Amino acid sequence: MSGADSRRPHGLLAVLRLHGNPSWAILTEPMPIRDQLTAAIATALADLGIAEVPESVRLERPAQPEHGDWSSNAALVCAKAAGRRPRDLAAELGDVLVAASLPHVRSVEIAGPGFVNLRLDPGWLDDVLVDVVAAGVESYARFDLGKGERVQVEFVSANPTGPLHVGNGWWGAYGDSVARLLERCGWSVSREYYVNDTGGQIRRLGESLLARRRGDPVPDEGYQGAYVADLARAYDGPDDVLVAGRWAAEKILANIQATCSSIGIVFDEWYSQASIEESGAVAEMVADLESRGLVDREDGALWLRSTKLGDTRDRVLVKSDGDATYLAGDLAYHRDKFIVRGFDRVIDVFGADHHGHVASLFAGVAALGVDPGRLEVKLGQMISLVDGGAAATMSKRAGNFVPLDDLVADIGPDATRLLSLMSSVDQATTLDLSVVRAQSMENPVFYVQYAHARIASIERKGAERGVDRLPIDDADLSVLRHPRELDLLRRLEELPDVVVAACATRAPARVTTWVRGLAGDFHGFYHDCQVLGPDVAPAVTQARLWLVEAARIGFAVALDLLGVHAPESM
RNA sequence: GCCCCCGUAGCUCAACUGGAUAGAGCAGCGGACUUCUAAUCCGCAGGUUGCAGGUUCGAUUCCUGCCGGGGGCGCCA
Repeated sequence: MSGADSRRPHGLLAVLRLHGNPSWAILTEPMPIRDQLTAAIATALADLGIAEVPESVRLERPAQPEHGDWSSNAALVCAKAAGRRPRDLAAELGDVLVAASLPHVRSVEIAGPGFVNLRLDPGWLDDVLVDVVAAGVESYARFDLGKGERVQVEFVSANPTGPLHVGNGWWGAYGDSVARLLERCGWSVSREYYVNDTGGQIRRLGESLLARRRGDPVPDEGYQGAYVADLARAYDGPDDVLVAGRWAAEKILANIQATCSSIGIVFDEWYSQASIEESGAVAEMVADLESRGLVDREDGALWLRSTKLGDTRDRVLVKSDGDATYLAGDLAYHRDKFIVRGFDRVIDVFGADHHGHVASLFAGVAALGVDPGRLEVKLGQMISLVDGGAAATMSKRAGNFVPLDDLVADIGPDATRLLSLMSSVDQATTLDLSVVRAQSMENPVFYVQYAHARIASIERKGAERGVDRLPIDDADLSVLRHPRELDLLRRLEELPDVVVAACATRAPARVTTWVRGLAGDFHGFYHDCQVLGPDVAPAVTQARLWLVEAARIGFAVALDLLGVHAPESM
C-alpha cells in the first residue's frame, strides 16, 4: 500500500556507489568516521571474496558499551552465502580490519554469534564535535536524498463543518513534521488541505444554521455544537440551505486556518472540492475512466468497476440523483495531483476512520493509469481523550468534542505538538486532559525546552562575565573526556541517522525520542560539568562552550523538525 | 464474516525499518541545591513484550493461528 521508501544513504552499498570500486585509497579522503568504517568493512569483505554486500549488513552503535563504539553484523549476514561459520568469518574480517590500521580504531573484537566490535579512542568524538559545529543548524543532518523530487503531503483536510478537534491536531502535527523531514532530506514539498466544501454535510450545516436562527431545534442529523448558534447570530443571508451552509463553512474554514497556524502548520494550498466539481475536472476524470472501459451505469448510477483493480467492491462515482460522490471528487483531485500538477509522489494523511476509503482510492488512482506506488496513505490511529477518568469524545455532530483550540489554550502550541509526536501514528493513544492541563512533570516539553533554556543561560552568563568563545581550531577538544561529555557527543553523532530513518519511515516520533534523549544527556552534563566559573580551567571552558554550541545545534535542528520552539529562557 | 492498526513495567509511551542484558517519563520509596536556572541530577523497586507455534545464528520486530481492544466495510464524507 505504501510506496517505495528511499534507501538509507549510510549502507555499505551506498558508500560503494558514492565512491566507486572498493579500494583502501578511499579512506584517505576526509569522511565522517561512520562512513570510513562502513567503507572499510565493504573493502574488507571484498578482500575476503564477498563482492556482493547484502543490504542487511549494518554498522551500528551497540546498545551495550561493553560491545565497543561501533559494531557490524557483516559476518553474521554473509556467513551462509560464503559457506563459512559466522565466527570464523568474523575473525578473518577482524584481521583484515586490524591490518588496515583505521583511524581512531583501537581494537577489533569478535563477540557473541559473530559480531565484529570496534573500539575507538575518544578522539573520534572530537571529530564529531567539529563536524557538527562546522555544519551548523543549516547543514547538520541535512541531505539531498530527494534530489528535488516533488512530493505533496495532504493532511488535516477536516470537513469545514466545525472546529478542529484534538485528533485533527495530532494528525496535523504528524503531517507537518513529515513534510519538514522530507524538506530536510532534499524533497520539494507542498502542504495541502483538501476542503470538503460541498455535498450533504454542507447542506446539513446550512440546515442546522437556519434552524438555530429560527430558534428551532437542530435536526438529529445536524450539527449540535454551540459554534453553530454563534454563527447563526452573525448570519444575515437568505433562508437558503446551500447558501447558509457555504457561508458557515467559509467562516469555519477561516477558524481552522487560524488554529493550524497557531501550532505552526501553514498550508501551501487549500484545495476546494466545490471548485473541482465546478471546473469540470470530475467530468474529465469520468471521461478518462470511461475511455478505459472501467465504468458503467447501473440502477441509475455511474459505477467504477474497481473490483477489476483489486478493490473489494465496485464504487459509485455519480449517484442516481446526479451528484458526484466523495470518491469521484477525490479521484478528480488525485488525477489533478498526479497528472495535471505532476507531483512525483503524494502522501495522504487520514484518520483511521477513513480507512474504508483507502482501497477505492488506490484502485481509482490505478484506474487512471497512475502507478499506485506513487501514492502513500498514512492512517493516523484514533486518539482517545480522557478527562480525569471520564471519556471525552470527538463527534462534531453531537457537539461534545474537545476543540484543538482549547487544548492549545491550556497547554500551549509546543506541548501540543510534542505530545502529539511522542508516539507512532500507528499507535492509538490515550490523552488524559486533566493530567496534561496540570502542566506537571507528565509534560515532556518542559524537560526538553528547559535544556535549551539552560544553554541560552550559559551563553548569557558567559557574555556577562566577558568570556569569549575562541575559534574551535584553537580549542583543545581532547579535554572533553567526562562520561557526560562523551554521552552528549555520541548522541549528537546519531542525529543524521535519526533524521534519515525518521524521514524514510515517515516517523517523526523518532526525532522526538532522540531529542528527549539529547535533553537527558544535556541535563546530566549540565549537572556534572560546569562550563563557566573560577574553578574551571580556561581550556576546559573553551572546549565545553563548543560542546554546548553543538548541543544547541542539535536541539535547533530536531525541534524545528518537530515544529516546537526552542526558548531562550523559562 | 472480511480488511486495517494495536496489545511492552501500576499509568502514558520508546526500542536505531531482525541484533547482543527490552528502555524513558509519571506514579512509589530514598538521596543531592552557598554553583552556568533543582521544571534538574543520582539511587532503589517495577517485565514470561497478550497466548501458542513457525522462519532465523538471533524475534518486541517477520509469518500462521487464537485471545483482547480500537477503526473500517454507504448512491455519507
